[in-house]
Amino acid sequence: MSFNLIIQNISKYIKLDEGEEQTFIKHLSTKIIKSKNNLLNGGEVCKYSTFVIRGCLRGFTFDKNGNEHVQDFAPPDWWIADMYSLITQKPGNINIEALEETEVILLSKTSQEELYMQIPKLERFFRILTEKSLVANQQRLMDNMTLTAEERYHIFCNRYPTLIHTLPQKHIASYIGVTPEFFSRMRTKTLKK
Amino acid sequence: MSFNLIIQNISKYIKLDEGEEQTFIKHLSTKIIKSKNNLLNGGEVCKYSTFVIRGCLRGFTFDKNGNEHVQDFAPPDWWIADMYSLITQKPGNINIEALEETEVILLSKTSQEELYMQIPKLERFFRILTEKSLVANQQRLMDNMTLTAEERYHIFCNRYPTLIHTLPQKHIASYIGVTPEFFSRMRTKTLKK
DNA sequence: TTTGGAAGTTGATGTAGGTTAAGAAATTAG
DNA sequence: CTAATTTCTTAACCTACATCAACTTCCAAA
Repeated sequence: MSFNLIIQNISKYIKLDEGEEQTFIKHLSTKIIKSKNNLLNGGEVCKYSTFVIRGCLRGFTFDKNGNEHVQDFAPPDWWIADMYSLITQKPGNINIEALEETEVILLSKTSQEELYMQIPKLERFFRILTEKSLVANQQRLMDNMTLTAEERYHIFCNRYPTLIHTLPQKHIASYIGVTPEFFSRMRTKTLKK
Repeated sequence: MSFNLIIQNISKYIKLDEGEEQTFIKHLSTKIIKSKNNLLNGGEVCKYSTFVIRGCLRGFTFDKNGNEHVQDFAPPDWWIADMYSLITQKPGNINIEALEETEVILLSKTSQEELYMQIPKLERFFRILTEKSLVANQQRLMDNMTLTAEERYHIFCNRYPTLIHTLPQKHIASYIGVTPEFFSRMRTKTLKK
């Protein structure tokens, strides 16, 4: 059944009994996004927490010069959303795009809040998920302020070993915060070692 | 009573009844940190969520050259912790220092987890707090990647109008991610306008 | 199978911000 | 009140990375 992965994901932090699993699953829907299509566009209100079961998504913004900046990647078993927009229900500026054909599970904000009432353990789950996200983000921010692009690339390679080979270089460059040109030069230099 | 501020802070997102308030308060303790003393040192395990009621704290790390980098400021009515260390209960690398004599309320990790069981609403409170923190951090990361130091300073001034005048410049410089020297130059330039 | 557009490479040149150093101003300690 | 220390300023020089441009490689659509 296609909800196996999400149940497994949740069971990392909380245990749902059979009935709770069923209640939870009733709130889910699935969707397939074709390669290069967007699940969310900047300017829209983000209505779903999204969980990837196949493929890969990319969350990014445009700066005032029209350049893209990758906020996060979501391979299978990852959650993604425009958190600002999801929380405030105001228009956000994150675009979420499929890097290949991608299958996701959608949990609407209203469902999520109903579930917090029906199954308080789920509120615990999302609290923990958000805490982990925050820690990772704080670390990334500090890395950006203290490390060189090369060191950041090294960390990226260790953290996402599978993604390195499937992602276009320009997206990795954007994630670590450099231009594709500089990233290319950097790589040829490190490869020589 | 000295717990007024924290009760008020919590009531922004959840409502505690009289009994719950009492239960909550039983888990709290207060502490005064003298100016320039540390509430937490890098290398230690962070055991408390800290809430500031008077004074101001600063969370920062050292990079490999021994330079400090400010992660956050905590004026009155703010929460602060080394989230990585608090969650994992492993040694962290955040230092938390008092910028002036500062009075705080401490909520130990074990108390916090007990309270999640006794008063589930508190788990909601901290979920929401963490979500807000995450959104602010994501925004700051994007700002660092897309804006100039001058633009980031401008944002800082709008977001923390009170802090600008009380904080030493070098700490603001560090927060927005530049050296004190560059920050000084930047300011004299913008003042001329 | 061809072809047109996207992705990656490479080189020349530009710039935001870093580094070092030395003096001036402001705090703090005694 | 003074000395000592920290913070801030200013200036000369330096570097990591950006920008622009031309070229090559790759791949997806017709």
